Amino acid sequence: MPSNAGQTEEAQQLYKIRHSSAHVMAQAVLEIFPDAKLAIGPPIQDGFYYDFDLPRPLTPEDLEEIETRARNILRGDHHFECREISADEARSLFANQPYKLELIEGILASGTDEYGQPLETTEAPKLTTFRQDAFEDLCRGPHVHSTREINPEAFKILHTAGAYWRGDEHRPMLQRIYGTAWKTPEELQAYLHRLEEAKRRDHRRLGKRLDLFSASEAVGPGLTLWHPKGAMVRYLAERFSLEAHILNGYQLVYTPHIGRSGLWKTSGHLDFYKDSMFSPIESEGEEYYLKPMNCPFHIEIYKSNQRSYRDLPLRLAEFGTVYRYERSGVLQGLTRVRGFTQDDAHTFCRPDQIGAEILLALRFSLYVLRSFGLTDFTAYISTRPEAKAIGSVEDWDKAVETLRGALEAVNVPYEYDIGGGAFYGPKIDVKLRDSLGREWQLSTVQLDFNLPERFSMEFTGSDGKPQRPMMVHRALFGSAERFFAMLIEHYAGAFPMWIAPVQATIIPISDKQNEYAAQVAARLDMEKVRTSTDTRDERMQAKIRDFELEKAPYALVVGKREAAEGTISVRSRDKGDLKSMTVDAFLELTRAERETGKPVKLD
RNA sequence: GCCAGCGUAGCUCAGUCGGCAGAGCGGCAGUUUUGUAAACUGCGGGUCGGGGGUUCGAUUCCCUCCGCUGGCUCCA
Repeated sequence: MPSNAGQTEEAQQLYKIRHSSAHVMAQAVLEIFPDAKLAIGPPIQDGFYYDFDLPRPLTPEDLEEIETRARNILRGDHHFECREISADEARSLFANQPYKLELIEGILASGTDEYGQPLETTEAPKLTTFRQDAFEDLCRGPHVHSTREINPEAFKILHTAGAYWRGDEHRPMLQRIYGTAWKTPEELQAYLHRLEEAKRRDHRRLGKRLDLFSASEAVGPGLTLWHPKGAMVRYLAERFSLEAHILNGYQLVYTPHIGRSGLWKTSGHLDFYKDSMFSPIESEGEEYYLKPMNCPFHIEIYKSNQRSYRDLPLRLAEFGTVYRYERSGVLQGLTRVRGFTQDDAHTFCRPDQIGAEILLALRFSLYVLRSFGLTDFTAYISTRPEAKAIGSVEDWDKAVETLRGALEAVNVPYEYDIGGGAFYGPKIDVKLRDSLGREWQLSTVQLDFNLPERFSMEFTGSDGKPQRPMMVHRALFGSAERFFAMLIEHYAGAFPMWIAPVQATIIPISDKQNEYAAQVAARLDMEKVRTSTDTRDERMQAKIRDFELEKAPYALVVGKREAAEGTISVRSRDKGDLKSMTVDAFLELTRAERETGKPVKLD
């Protein structure tokens, strides 16, 4: 979202550079396509874009020409001149620009800015334009004083994309051109380098190269095949998490993948979520749906017995695989798929327990995530949506306050996402900033005012009267698939030892040491160290190179000397050659690394 | 779903302005018995994403479907 509220002067200047760059790019586009219809062109994180309605699709050659022309414009000393214009003048100035006309009417009528965002002030709307060289655009600013403030060598056109006018899929599809601009060429290079690095770490690329997972056209889009190495990482992560759950007051359950249509009718999914569900399966005149969520099943487990206030809280956990119909164009690697496994849990509790339960969910979540070496979290509290919401404003306010209190207690920085809650209740989302500074949505803790009602859930209170339990949904990894994608990219495929599929590659220098290598492997096997022995007829150098590319934490080289001395030559992925030592010394050296994923009970 | 681009060997990618389909790596076989990031030689390997059309002839041109990529919308 456009925001010129950059706190620092530095951020302000960058904002202006990008905003002005968008104008210059638009000027260049108009030079090539005089009939182009302009939409909007805001600065964004790391750059800017501008949306156009053009007579034909842009080609890569077009982009080169636009970039050349834009740089030429930047080289001139063109001043950005602001002027306020009357409604009539605006209408005539932009008579051939239907999108601008729509923006103008929007500004005049409802007090929105040129991006359709509500204006902060209650003043009478003003129409302003900014002009540089031969290009004048409806714009609130601010801009740089002159194009001289933008270094042409720190400016680059990136790529095109389709974008709906005003983000509305029922309105025209425009061509968006993305660009980026920085203060110095060095900063531009650093940014481009960051993009390269992200590409290098891309989980789809590493997933293939490290043989972790795949998708098959024959199986279907958005459906993941976990290969042995990927499955090992997942198994270790899940085993740790499950054991930690059990140690910390959760009870494990398993539930089916499909359920009768009546269940989804009761839950409300067929009313509110049907667009995201796969078509029903018909059998014996009965309709079944693949589950898009686990909650109704856990509720049915709750309801399978009478519950007393003494039984609560009841915390049911399941790594449940859910299926959601996603439009084909939105699928992406492991981060957006059609079948995924949630590390789901539902807590059913008394109203007086809700604060403690939220806190437990948060503390537990942070404990589990930190065990994976993840540290940089930000939480987002989503509040009552404007449109439709169940429950009174007072209930929501109280609940939001409970969430806030829990976040204060765990000392995680948080922000509010006003109106971002689901219709059934407020939530906390925990996002992680990874080693490249990118945000990943992981944990979510959600209150539910809706389902206990819909399923008529009850417990018997201390007064013997039926009462309604409160319900909390939460997931820590979010989805096993997305979490795995994040781990791959965060660690660039070099997993911490405790979840590395292969912890040590044993490298015999010649086949004369194969037998000794087998002895070393057997010894490590007893200690539950996951090894793989490279007995190929290759030189040691080749085996070391492949070991580095495979990113196992350790290589154990065994040659004539080691076989004679009963040692191994240890090479660390991170620290290089550690010289020879005994297997026992190696086990001692790596003990902490190997035992990171030992579940503990929180106090 | 929409816009744009892409789909050639297991992988990374050349190539064909319509005329017998290529490289490197990997694989296999042999030689080599190796000391911390790629030994040498040889050999296999392809409905050029699927289907249809135009053409004497299509991997190449056209249509259509599938999938992927970047976005938009939507989301764990």
